[in-house]
Amino acid sequence: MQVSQFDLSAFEEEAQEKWTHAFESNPSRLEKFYINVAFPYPSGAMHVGHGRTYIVPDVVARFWRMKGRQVLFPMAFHVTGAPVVGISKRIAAGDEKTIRLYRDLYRVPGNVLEGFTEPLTIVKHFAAEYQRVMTACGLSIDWRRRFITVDPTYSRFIEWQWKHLYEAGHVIKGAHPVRYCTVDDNPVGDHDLLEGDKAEVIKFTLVMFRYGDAFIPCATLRPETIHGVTNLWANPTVTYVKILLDGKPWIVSKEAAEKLALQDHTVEITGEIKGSDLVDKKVSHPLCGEITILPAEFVDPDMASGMVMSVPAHAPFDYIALRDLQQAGKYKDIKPIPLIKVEGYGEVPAQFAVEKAGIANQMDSRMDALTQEIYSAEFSKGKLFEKYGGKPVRVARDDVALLMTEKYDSVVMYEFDVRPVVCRCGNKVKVKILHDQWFLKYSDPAWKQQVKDQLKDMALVPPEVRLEFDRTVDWLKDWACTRRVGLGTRFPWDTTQLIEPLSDSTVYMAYYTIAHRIKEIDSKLLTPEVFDYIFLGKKSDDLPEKKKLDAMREEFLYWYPYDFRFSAKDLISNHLTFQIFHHATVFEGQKNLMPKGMVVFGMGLLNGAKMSSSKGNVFLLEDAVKEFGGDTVRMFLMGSAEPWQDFDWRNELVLSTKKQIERFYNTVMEIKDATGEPHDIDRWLMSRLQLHIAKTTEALDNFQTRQALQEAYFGIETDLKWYHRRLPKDCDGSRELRELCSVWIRLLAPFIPFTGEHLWKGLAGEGLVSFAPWPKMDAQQVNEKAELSEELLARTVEDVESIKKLIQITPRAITIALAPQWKHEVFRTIAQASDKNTVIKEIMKDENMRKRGREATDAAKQITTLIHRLPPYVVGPLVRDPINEQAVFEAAKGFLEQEFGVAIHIVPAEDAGQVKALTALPFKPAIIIE
RNA sequence: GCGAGAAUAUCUAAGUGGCCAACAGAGGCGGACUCAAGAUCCGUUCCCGUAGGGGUUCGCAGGUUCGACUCCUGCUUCUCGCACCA
Repeated sequence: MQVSQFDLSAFEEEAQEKWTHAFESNPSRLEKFYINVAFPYPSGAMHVGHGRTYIVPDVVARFWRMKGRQVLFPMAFHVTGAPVVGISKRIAAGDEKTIRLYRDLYRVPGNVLEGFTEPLTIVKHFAAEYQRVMTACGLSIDWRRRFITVDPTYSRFIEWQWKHLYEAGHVIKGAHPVRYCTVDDNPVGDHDLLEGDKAEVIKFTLVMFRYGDAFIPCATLRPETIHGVTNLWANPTVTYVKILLDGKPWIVSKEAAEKLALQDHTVEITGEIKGSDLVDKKVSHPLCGEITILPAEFVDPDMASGMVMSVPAHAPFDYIALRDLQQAGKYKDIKPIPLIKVEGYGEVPAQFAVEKAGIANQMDSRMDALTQEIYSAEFSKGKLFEKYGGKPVRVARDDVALLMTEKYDSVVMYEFDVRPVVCRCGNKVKVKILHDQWFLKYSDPAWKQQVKDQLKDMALVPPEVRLEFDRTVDWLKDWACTRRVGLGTRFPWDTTQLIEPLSDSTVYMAYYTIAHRIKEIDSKLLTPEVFDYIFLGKKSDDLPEKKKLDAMREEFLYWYPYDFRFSAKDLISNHLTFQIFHHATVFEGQKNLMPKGMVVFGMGLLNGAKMSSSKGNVFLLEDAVKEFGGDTVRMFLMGSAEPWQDFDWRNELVLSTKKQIERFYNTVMEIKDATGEPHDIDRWLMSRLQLHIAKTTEALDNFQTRQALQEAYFGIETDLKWYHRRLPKDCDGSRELRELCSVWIRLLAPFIPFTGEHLWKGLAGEGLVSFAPWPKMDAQQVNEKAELSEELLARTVEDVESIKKLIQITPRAITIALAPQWKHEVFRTIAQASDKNTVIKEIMKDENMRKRGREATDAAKQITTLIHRLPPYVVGPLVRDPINEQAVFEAAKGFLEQEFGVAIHIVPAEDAGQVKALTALPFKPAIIIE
């Protein structure tokens, strides 16, 4: 194998071998820097989107390591929760779609796939895959600390954490309505839904109408409209059931009976009654008196109780249904009873709206929108009539609901706002009230305040996310924190339940600090007292393995708190905020152990479309590394956008990134052994290099990987091109270039560490670039004058070229005419003037200036414009310490003649003998092409 | 609907009051090298222009200012989140 050849995969192999244990990090005399990422849930193969999530922190880790910090970058795997349980079931059941995903897209070998009927096998398989691919990407992780969240030791740690949450009063027990599948006998999450994932659980009030000695309940979101009820609707084609609900006789639809049984009621079916038999019967309610049941086939037995109360004055559906009956000559004596006054909707809002829209019948597609419109208008602007209390609707609604619940037998019923809601198993999902449901009381204002205080002290990147965090804290309600299915740690106060997966991954960053050491202790010995000692320093008697515990305590104190946590932005509204809540409790009163900062990422796109495993729109990270190389993948992901912006993966763009790395490699190989004597231009090059060092460092300090690459790669490359152009023909670079290579390799090493290691070996011989010192800007080498001179020269060359292009003649000679001294003085005066309007007058007061008359005023005006156009980094130095333009051009004469292939004359403007020469200005000589 | 962001030339994208016709990269076009291709290098890439200039631009419509890509108001479109799920 030829070492001089650019062969990324060879570099990778070579570096991998040296890195095997290199990034295992232990406490040392150095100052620490601890970063971590939200750990992955390994239920499938990694795609390039995952790649960036872990490569950004790796670049940061490598940067700080080179800056001389003791860096900790650990990784673990989150395997608790329900998804893999579902996946394993589906695979066991032979579900084609799932099997295809795992067999074809993730390319799981057949014999391995067979084992996927066991959930733990899936996550263990992919955790191993993750580690393999992460390593292939060059992630500088301390793998000794790896764990998975069902390790017994980890479970002991979770139990300890929860003990503190519980003792602080943050863990409470309650009842909770959930989506529930009666076939699976389990709550149903979003991803388990076939249909209706947007459906919300709505709390309805059942208005209880008396029918003989039984109740007929009608569900409503608008209990205040009870005063306007003119009738009930029953579906004559439906068979209703008579039930005993908590011992009381009710009449509801069959579906409703099943639903109510799931919502804290005992339900016993005692008989049936046809809908048609209910029609024309009388019912009554204390707030609306006696009314009649009317027939309506639009009544859906699967919606709430299956019976509907009719308020034709305010509900368009009711209004039309009644109108239709009346047009058929029936129930002519029923009149809509308005009860809400709302601006702009006439006396009877439903009638007004229906007639205005010209709606002919119930089937009109605009009915839903119309209903919504009236509902919103009445809620926001409506007021009840004086005889009903005169309150705004938004107040009256709650008042009436409360009154009904307290005095008129109303109960609550939960139902979805959108239907159908269908489980993956095909069954209709219902709402069930779960008891023995435990919550984390994120609603607690005192706890929220602790989090807000902490957020104020945290560094958030990018700063715009701060507002989103603040809003999230305000908005968080109690979080159901126990589950009945899935993998996880048993809930200590009810061991039939598990701790919910988001709730068990909130302080594990502390666990990383001791993860490799705690493996040596039998998990049975890990009582809460042990963790109290390790993390909180609380001493107690009979602690086991005291020596080991002391070492852990020491290591924890060395690393903690973490400096930065990295995660994608979709976790702001849960995980990233939860972890602050939990830290606030577990480490209460220990400000010095609270998280210091967070960096939030954007999302990934593939060829402009969202990456999605289920849609097959993914590019596996491993394939990317194989096809393009680890360094290429890294550099592309870091360079195409800043971490918090969304990025788009396109293979054709990645390919050109690979060429760039190769170009870098070849350039370094060409110039690293140059031995020539330094020229003036070398001073310029080394001066520019200092600027790139400073800017790259600043960018990486701020996590701007793209900006850093711009400086470290393209900035230096562009300078080198100019350098080579400026070099005399017979010269191919000075020995200064070796230093430049050394700096350049190190600046790029965090991004392309494989190529970096290879080149570093060739240059420095010993040691790893991963631990080489980060380049420091050397102020001694900054040469303002050299930079200014080159700027002048480059601008002049540019001007000559643009003139040449326009006039399209073959020049015979080029004259560069330099501005006279007095113009330089004018330049200085104007540049320093505070008032640009009066400065020209000031200048013209001068005796010598006045002598020049018109020429001086014109020059002053042109110079004013010029100063506006020049960047401050030119004007400033020019004022402080002007350059000798004559000398600059004389020194570059050879270069200019070589560039343009003609004789170059450099003369003072006065001596040029040409009108054009008089337009010469400071930093902008007149150019005369002949 | 609610909350948080975003909109710049063919694409990615820098740019928070005058350094801006707008950094950089990619792509396109032209040229050099080459038998040729690739790589590399040079030029060009809003419109006009035989002298370094002028014109029209930064989602749309207004406003503030001597001056706006940059600040304010309204609108449109897109992304993320809206939970018991990782």
